[in-house]
Amino acid sequence: METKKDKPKVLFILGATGAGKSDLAVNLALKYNGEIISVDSVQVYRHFNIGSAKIRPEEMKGVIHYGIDIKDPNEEFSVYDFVEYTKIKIDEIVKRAKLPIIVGGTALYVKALIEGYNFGNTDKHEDYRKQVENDIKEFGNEFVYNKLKQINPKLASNLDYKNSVRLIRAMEIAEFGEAQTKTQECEYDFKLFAIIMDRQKLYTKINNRVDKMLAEGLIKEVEALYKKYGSQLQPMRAIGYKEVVAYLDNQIDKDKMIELIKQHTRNYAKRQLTFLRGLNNVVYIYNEDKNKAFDDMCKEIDKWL
RNA sequence: GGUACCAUCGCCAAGCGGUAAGGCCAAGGUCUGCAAAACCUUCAUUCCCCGGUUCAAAUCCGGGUGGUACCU
Repeated sequence: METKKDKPKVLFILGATGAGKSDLAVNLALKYNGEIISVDSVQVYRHFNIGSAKIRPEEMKGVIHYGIDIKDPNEEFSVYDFVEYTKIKIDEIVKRAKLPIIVGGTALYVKALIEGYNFGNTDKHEDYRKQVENDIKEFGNEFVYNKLKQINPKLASNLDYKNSVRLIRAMEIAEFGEAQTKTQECEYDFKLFAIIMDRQKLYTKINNRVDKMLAEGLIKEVEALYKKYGSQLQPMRAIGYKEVVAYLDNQIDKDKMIELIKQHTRNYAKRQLTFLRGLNNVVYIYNEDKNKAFDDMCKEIDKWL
């Protein structure tokens, strides 16, 4: 039986967008000889820079960052891909006797990793998925959902049938019986920090950051991507991108666009906080003062290492 | 100063005598292959104020206050 001591140590830093994770992570990496893996469903994409608040090379201070710019805009990326990718990277970093530090805002990805999600068969049944997708288009979500209820009532009971993507996946699972819903034991000895701050303060930071993004040329960035790839890309649905697309399509004016980006980012931050509350073993770090937050984390890490 | 119209949740707004629609915002939540996504729940014991009519008033009447438009 593997004991906690044998497991690789992995540090996680989560938190709402704009709470100041990246900067703290880089400083921790410098102090503890670490390498960073980003957990961010948008920053994996090349050319989605300003709107995703991607860390700039000079801000990395020489610390190696993985999980950024690993996909082209027209490629798909999912929790599954993240878990596969990150497991490999963690192994590599540990083999080099360095500390893996996983930093970002996509908490589901982290949850999947630490709770040992088993996604079942890795093969995607593309043809079957297409077929279900067509059924949804033709007959509606409810029709397909009723079908699912007949095949696998248990799967259906927990499903939000209005969400087409989940419905397709559920049908795939039902049809091929590949899902494993059991949670495996975590393969890492991890420490998980959540960087938090006063809600009003966080909202103010978010609003200011959006203004900064605009000043840095967010609209130009989106326009270029739009021209090259169109608006149907997976990352084009991210906050800061879909609103600019709506603006470029003349559906909303510029002021409305800015207001919506801010509002959606605030809503997102709130959802992140909600998700964090559902995770176990979270050590909350109150980031009122950057240096104090850093010291608090160091104390915790020293105990843990 | 005169005349007309208006005053309902943080915002928009329905209601036209029978016991406060809806949308937005906000808050809370769900989550095993799009998660910066998608979805769910909650959110006015009260309608500017005072008085009156009525079994019953946000709805009718009188007065006040505030706003808007036009006239002088």
